[in-house]
Amino acid sequence: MPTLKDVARLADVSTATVSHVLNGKKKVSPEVAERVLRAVSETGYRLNTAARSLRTGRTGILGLIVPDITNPFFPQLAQAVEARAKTAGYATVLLESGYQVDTEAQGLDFLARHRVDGLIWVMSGGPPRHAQPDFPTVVVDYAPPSWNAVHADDYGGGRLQARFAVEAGHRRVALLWGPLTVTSIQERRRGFLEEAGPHLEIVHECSAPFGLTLPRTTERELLRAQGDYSLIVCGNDMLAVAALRALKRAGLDVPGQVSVIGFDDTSLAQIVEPPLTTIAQPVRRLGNLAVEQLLELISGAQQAPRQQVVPVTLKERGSTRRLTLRAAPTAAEVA
Amino acid sequence: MPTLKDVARLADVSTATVSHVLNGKKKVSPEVAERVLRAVSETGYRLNTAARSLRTGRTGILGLIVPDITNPFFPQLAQAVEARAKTAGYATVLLESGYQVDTEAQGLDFLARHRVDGLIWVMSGGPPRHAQPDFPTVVVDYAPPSWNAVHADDYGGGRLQARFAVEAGHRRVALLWGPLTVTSIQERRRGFLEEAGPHLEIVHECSAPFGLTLPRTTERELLRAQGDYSLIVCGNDMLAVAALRALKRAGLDVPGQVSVIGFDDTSLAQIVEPPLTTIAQPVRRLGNLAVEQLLELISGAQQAPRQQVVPVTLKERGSTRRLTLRAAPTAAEVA
DNA sequence: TTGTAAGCGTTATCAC
DNA sequence: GTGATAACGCTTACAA
Repeated sequence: MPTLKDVARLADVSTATVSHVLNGKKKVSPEVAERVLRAVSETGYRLNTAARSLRTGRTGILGLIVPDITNPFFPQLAQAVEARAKTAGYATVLLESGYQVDTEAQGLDFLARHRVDGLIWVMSGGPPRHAQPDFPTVVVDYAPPSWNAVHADDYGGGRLQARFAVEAGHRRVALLWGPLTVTSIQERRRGFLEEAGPHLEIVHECSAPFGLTLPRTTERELLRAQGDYSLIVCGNDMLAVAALRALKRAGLDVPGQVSVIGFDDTSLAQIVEPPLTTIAQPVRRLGNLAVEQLLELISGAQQAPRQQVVPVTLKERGSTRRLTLRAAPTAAEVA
Repeated sequence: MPTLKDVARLADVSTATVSHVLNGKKKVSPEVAERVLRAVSETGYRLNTAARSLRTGRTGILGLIVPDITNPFFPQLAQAVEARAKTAGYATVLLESGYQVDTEAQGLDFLARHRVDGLIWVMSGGPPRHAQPDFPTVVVDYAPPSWNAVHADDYGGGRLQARFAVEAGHRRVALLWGPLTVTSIQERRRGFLEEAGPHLEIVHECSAPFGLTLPRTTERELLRAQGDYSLIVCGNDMLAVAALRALKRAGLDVPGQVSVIGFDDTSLAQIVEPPLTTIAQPVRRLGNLAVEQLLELISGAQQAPRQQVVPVTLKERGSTRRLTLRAAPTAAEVA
């Protein structure tokens, strides 16, 4: 594979000149530039980024760690991050942690060894066991104290779920969370319980790994309690879909006999039948903000850790029934 | 950030020795090794992969280019590839082309500049405009002549769709493909048409970009032809879901009034209502084979280009109605 | 405007 | 078994 030296030789200039032409940092006579560019294409020269970053100490790469790429929320987040990063000249490298802390640690190591310029990290559980990475890092979906973070208002979203339940006339509910080690789930739960207060009676509560199918026992217990609740509140859309499938398999009508509410407003919400009532996270916005904050961190423009929270909204669709005639609550009312 | 030199100084050995300890390539006295390891953890040393690969010419990285990470098929493929690559000590870098040739070209450039050791490439359209990359490459989902490739039997899958349609008693069908620039779609179509022969009458045929919602005009035309066909054959599951939604919105019963058949057997197939009859691709198998072939290519064990085709199977679910009493066809029958 | 040369952090060759 | 040292391909003072 040809190197700068090969190009330089062919163009009859020094390697420095070739570098100048290619990086446009210094003035070069058009004539020489022309010669260099021809030599570049004749040799099929390609920059060796290893050599460059060894020299410059920068890579032009941002890492992105997400827990699960089969949850449609994360591909969407990844697309937003990637697009925004690209406009700033950064490439993005996507890693999946599988909600496993050791995989996550391996990923961090990988990124550190490769000297990425920054990291956007959707933690799979918190608080972090690791010290802060030694490169600029923005945590998404959770705000560990003294870390830079961008996340949706999970707490507020949980409250929205509860508020909706109350307003729609539900009294007895079942809760189906994801793993409680996941901080956003904790927050959603906390918000829900706080807003629910005495207005809602929790007749069943359980956690399940994120997935489109419930574990056997979770399903069994959820269905056994059926009849006792009129609504299942779910930790995210995947679990809401899983609940929907379980109910359907048991021959129950949604929302006729049981209502279901999710969280995230992923593409799943609109393709299941009935479409999911859910809490919408502004994914694109989260991705953009995360990248922008990371860029500031990288440029050194930002000093103290900053935590940004973006609001969520309720999307009422067909998976929930209103048992009363009251109007739907708005985000503003709950906030 | 500490370097080998820092570690060497602290352990009072040479950098060569530190390298030997860390890479375990040469014998080192346990005593010295111990000292080195302590120094490593005291300094918080982390390998600089740029320096290593500058020296060794290898990166330990495989590139994976997929067209669209919001199509659940590709996250699954990515997981399979990543898992298999990891067992061989390779990390995987995932890139998305968005079905755009220029984005794809940028991705190839990126991977070339980073000197990845190999590439698994799900082409977004074919035949390739580019010459073969100058690193080992396995194409997935399509087999350009003289390239290494692994793909599902799209042609056979198309035939399976047609055979099923015939056996189930459908006579008049509508076809909804993805972009015909996508080679796997071409193959599915070719297989379908060939097997359909005179047995099926195609009353409507259209293409749409992959997505969970049909473009307005596509939807309108598809619905206008409704009544004229009893089955919509789709290029993949996403489009089948889009068709399902369009039919539902028009108040039509699936499969009562119209049947729908997809392709891929992604997670989508099992969560929509009714669940999709579809052609299952063995994703995991594709991923494994692709990595294994790539590894052989990298090790130089493989000579002539090899193209592997893996069989697909029909999954009959609720989205299709049988208008006759004949038995379902099996893969074997069609093959 | 162009060239020279040092140096980034490793690994590998070759002495010792 | 351990240590000097050159070299990988690039960028960047600095010199010309």
